[in-house]
Amino acid sequence: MPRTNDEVARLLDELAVLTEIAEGDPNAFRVRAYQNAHRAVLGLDRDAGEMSEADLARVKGLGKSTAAKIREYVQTGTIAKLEELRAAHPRGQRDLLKVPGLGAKTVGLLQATLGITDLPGLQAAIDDGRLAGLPGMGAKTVENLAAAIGKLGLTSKDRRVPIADAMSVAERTVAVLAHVPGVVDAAYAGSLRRFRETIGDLDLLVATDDPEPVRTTFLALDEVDRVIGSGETKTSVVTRDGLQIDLRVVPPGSFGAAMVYFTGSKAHNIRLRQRALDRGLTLNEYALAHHDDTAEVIASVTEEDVYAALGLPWITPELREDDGEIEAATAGQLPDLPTLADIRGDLHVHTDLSGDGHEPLERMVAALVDRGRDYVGITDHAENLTINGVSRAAMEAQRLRLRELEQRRGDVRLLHGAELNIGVDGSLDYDPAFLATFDWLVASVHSHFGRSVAEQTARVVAAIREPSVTAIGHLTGRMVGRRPGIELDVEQVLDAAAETGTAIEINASLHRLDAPATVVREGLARGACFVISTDSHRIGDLDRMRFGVAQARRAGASKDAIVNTLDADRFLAWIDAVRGA
DNA sequence: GCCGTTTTCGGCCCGACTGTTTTCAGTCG
Repeated sequence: MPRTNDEVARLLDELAVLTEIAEGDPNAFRVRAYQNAHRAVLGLDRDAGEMSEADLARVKGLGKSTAAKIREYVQTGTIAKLEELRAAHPRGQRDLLKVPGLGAKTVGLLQATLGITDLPGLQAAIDDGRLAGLPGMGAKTVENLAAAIGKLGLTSKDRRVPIADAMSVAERTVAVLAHVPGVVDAAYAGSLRRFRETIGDLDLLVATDDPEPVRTTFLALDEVDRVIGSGETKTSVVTRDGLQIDLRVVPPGSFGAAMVYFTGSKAHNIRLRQRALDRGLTLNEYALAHHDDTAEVIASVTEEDVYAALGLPWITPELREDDGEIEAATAGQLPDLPTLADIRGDLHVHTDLSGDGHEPLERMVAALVDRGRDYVGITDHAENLTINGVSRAAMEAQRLRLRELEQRRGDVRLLHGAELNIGVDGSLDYDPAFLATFDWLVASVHSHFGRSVAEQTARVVAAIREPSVTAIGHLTGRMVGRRPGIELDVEQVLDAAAETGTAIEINASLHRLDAPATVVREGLARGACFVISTDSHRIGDLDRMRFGVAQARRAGASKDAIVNTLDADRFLAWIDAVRGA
């Protein structure tokens, strides 16, 4: 992603926020135009700084006015309109907008009536009673605002939690709600279902004709810290961990329309609703219906029904970002995405031979076969990872056990592999001759995360170019929401991988999801191939393969770019081709 | 501010909940 695009996108976002304050309306057309322009720039595959005004204006979502602003920024380093808005609306007003319950209208009212333009000013007005004197400001509203300010940073509008944290809460809560009497269906939706890396709030959906027991059960959950609001069909709470959960209850006949609606994204939904209007229909969370007095329902029960009635194939949630998926669906060009059932092998698995593994080889293999794997790569840490790695002699002994086990079982191909450690200088464990005796080798970065782009790129490319290495594990080393990855020249790394045929891992751990979807997408464009792996250290980890599949789907990877969708014979032939190359 | 295989002007997605209103505005998703 060109640096200019990030900067321009940030400025367009600021323009949207400041315009929202200036116009006093988050739905003002100009605000939405800037938001669309923001997304359009983030979606560019070229450097906006190198594009002419005319080229920019031709991009969908950018027009004459925004194109001129982008050129103005590139040439002068500033945008007059933005400076004007910054002068009229101090920094503190943007903080006010982040307070839950405070919107653009009220922020404008505060400035116009009391001259308040920041959080300390608002707090003072609450404390001395001036706020309560404003029209529309009853005791309850003031009380809610005071509480919201106290919790700011814990539950503010821009706080996001890593997907791993949200997923566990979501799956637990959905399981509880699914067992409430009368519940026909229960699921999570929103950005979690779209498989975004971080989640703003959790959207849960329940189908039932009897909403009250669902609400009662939900509000009684142990995690619930406080209730934001609760009506007949919609209840919002905040958990002790500060995660907001929105629960919606709909009649079973509306579940499909509701899932479309609450899965989003907002931009995807707007496109669908525009598409509905073009067809004389209207789409809401209850149904796709005729846009007339009859309001006759066209589709509502399943998502497939709704998409079909809009002339589209069902679009997988991971792609619903209005990032070209609707155009691709219209043209019948959606990628042939992998599903969990397509996964034939797991090629990154540890046993108790690794210091951090927990299961003996035999039990791990049995669990893998239970999960339908036809081939498996056993990849314990090699010797250079000093804490957990194992010696050459131990590797050779494991290989004998592996061959014997494969013979004895006869129902799975066992590849003897290792997870090599990519040293700070790009060096690998053992020696090239010994490396060549392995069936499969994953090479990964485990240390020295703070080096320069040039150093990191060189060490990873060196590993890619080692002929015996078949895959690069968790490419960036990032931990979602906790640790940034190493800085890489991604294009250079992906080009090297495409050239040598070395697969890039899609690590299925929700904490990693590495390579990131944006990198996978870039790799697909550059002809690289990928392997979805669980990096399991215990049997339970094997079940996260589905998350790796979701990550691949989010990147828009078709099955033929994922090498472990190949059957065993083709997969082994693929390894030979890569190592011969 | 953007957009147009009916449009270059006149549109622009839809509904729930709260708190304050006697019929609705603001916020949120």
